[in-house]
Amino acid sequence: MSVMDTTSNFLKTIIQEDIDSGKTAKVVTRFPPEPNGYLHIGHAKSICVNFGLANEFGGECNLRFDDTNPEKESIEYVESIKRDIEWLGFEWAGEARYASNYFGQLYDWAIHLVKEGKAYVCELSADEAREYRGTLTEPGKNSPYRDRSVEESLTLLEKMKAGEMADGSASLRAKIDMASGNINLRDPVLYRIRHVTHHNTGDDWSIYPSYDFAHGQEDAIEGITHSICTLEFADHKPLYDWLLENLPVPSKPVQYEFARLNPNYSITSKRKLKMLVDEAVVEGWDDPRMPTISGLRRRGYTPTALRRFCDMTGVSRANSQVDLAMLEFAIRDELDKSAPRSMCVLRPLKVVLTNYPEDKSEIMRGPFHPQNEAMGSREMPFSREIWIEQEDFREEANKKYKRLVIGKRVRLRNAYIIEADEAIKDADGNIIEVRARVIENTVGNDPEDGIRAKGVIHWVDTATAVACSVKLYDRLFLTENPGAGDTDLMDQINPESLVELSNCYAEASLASAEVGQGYQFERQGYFCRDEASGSDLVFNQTIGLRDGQGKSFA
RNA sequence: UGGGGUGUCGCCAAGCGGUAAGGCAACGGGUUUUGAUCCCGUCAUGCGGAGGUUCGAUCCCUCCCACCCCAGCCA
Repeated sequence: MSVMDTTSNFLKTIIQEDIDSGKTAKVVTRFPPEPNGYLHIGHAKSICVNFGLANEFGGECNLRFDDTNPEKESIEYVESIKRDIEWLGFEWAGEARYASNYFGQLYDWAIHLVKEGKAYVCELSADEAREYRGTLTEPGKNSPYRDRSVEESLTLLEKMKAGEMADGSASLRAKIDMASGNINLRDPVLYRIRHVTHHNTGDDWSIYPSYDFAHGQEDAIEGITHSICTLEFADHKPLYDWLLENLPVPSKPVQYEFARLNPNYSITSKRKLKMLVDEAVVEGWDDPRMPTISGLRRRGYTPTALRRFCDMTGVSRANSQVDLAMLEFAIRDELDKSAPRSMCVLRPLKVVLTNYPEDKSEIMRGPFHPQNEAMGSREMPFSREIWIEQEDFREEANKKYKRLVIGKRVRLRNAYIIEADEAIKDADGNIIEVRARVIENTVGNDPEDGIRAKGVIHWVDTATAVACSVKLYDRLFLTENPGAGDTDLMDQINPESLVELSNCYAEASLASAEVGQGYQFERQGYFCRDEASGSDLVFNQTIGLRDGQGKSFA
């Protein structure tokens, strides 16, 4: 099945119109992350939108690091971002770009604005500037430095650049309109002084451009035709346009905004995600419970499923909260088709088949996929003692329970039908073993006596099973919109988001399970080998199988 | 009380004046050696509300309501 989105959206409509009218010869978009954290599912959406649009319309998409704030940025993040984009399956045009590569050009343009009388060096402190800015309902007032001479601003700007002025002692501001209803137009800061080492330019600069002064100009330098960002930047568009109109830029990109992706029961704030990492609530940025791309990867999500999910959720300008069930559908749907089947007992209960000779063993054969013969089959040794799931046995039960019950029959997946005779208990009354009998000639056949099995359960031969650990995951947060209002995120952590089972038994073929491959443990779900566990056999649960309503029995 | 946005099924989302796509979820039923998959079926006389224009309005106009974003020398 194709992962292409067949539904229309407003961005596609705009681009198609621009192509039809001849306004756009070749679509050029860009994905502009700030390297101050790991990418999360919301970024995956933006990546799919930007690269997807470029691909669909035969254009290209640049990767550009918006590294204008050295205090929060690092090379570690740059590398993780590149890795995640490549893993998602997208290829950026040429080399990765950096806002910091344009610092020289940006500075020249700053001088241009000053010379044109459209920018000035302001020496108001941050606090004073806030007072002068006014409020949402009241206009601001002009800075006392607003009308200083071009020469004076030029001299000060050079001093700022030369590192001769202290952090916060001055800033370069655009001269627009302190009374504008749009606060972004009240003489926005273009450059601020920061004596900080930059991950890319080292100590070359002691002033750094603001987002507003950098972004549109970078787009123009790169010939971006459609600059796509999220809704909160809509207020910045008039400033984006003002700068492009007042600077001798090589092209005129246009900004479009769309609503960011917000899955429920999740957070997509780099700040909050970093807090979970710093507070050790999770193992790290790639903890399988994290909505980060690296976490989802370790959890067993695939690039295809993530892209499918992004396409399914559409692109619009309406704030929304997407049901995580859609993400779960995307990965289940893919894994159902691609994952080889296998059996693994999570909470083992021994079953002794009393009528099966102790020295006998057979090789059972099971398909890797019930609907796809081309995937082949695997062998499963079978002998007198096997492990089954504790929850698959009851001494007695109602008709809804389609598993092993004393006096009743159940089918062992890909093997015999067995009938339970007796439960062996320890001194505390816990069932520690079940005695059962194999029904003759039932491998691949129904019983000759016509008494059919109630259901099918999975099993593993005790002699050849491989011990392993399995990590079961549930949503990290208990609430649908974690941290909403003024609630504390930390109070909403799901204490059962991770359940680690260390006494599991997998069928022998799973001993060589490979990282990156999704497996179905029949009747349980999809699992993948944990990439962070080295040679130990540890499986992460990607997602459980869908529960039919019949699964609820009392 | 300023500026910018958005409101179509429980959750997403098409629709651009001609009589409400699709997906997820849910609910029935069938197949099944995974209570999985798969298959069939059900699920908005209604498009935030009220007026208006029109032969005809989710689409145009007016007013109202609700929600989101903006007062970092963050992005």
